[in-house]
Amino acid sequence: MLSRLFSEVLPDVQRLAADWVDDNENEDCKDKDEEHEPCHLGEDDLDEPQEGSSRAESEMAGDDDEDDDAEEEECGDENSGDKPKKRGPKKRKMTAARVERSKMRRIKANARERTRMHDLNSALDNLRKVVPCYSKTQKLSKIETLRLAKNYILALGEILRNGKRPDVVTYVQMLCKGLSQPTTNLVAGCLQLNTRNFLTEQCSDGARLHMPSSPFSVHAYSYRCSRLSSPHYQPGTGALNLRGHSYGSGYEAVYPPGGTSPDYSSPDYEGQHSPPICLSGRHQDSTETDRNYHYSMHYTGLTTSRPGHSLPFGPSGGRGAAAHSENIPPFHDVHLHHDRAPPYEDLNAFFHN
DNA sequence: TAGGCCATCTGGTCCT
DNA sequence: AGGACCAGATGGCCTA
Repeated sequence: MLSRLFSEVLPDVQRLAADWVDDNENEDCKDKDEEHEPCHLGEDDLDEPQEGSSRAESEMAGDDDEDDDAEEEECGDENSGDKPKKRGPKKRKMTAARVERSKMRRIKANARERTRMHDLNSALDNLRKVVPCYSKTQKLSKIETLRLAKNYILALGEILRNGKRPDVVTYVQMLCKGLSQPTTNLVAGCLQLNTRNFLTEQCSDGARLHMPSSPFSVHAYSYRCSRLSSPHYQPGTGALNLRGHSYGSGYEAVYPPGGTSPDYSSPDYEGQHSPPICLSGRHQDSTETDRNYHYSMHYTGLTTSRPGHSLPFGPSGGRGAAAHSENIPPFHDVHLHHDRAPPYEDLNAFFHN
């Protein structure tokens, strides 16, 4: 399996990862530059806004030959007055025809820009579908999609480089680095499901489920990136309170076995914390009922669509799955991508074999 | 009401 | 010249 994986995806992933690493290496510099150069407008631009606009007008009306002669005459005798000679493109008089043409050009440019942005958004949608945790109903924001995609590529590259699967803790850490709190929880929740599927498979063989001893200890994926900086963390409860809402078995219990809070003094938690980005409502639904429904539905897709993968536990003890299983197409909502064609399947198989 | 996210418009710049 | 790309401005929508 590993050799097949290597032969199929190694070239692409290495190339992508290399590009991303390059970008990553330049990221700090770019950020610093942006900090010191927040605006592209120079002082000249601010002082003489007409300079640029007249230039634009000139450009936009460049095909207007009929007015050119008049323009030349209009600006021809520049030394006659006391006023200092003006530099730069000569301002042209905007005739009605020119204004009309300018409007038409602007309309066309707007249409092109719209199309361009739509293409960009559709590419982002495609990207959303190939990063971990795709949801039709709870779309990741653009920036989160890009961050997650970057982390995903880096993680895959790391897997290929090492030739072995990382533990879930490491994997989640890689994926969630720099992500906002809701995205982090979404990804972590998906991975938790994946891990549970793995555990369930073992249980189906008659083995007794004993998560703490599992190589993918569900409780133990204590990623450092955001949870620790989260104001929603409730020390001592062993639960992560998202937006003031303590999620059920589906998205809680991300702390070590026993429900104890993590050791903040541990060097493990000195890594990067995700920025204190406010929680976006678009990642969760507006009401608690809706939230429960959606998270149940996520489990539903995962639990009911794969015979033999039914989970003995889940949100609301599987009640949601029972409630929605008939109506929810498999994997149509949030899911990991192990249901797709290889190489995703193979990559995901790292966590199942 | 503030803040986040988004779509759209707009003008500037660069490239072909 | 025209198109692509970019970034700023603006307003709408949604949520806490």
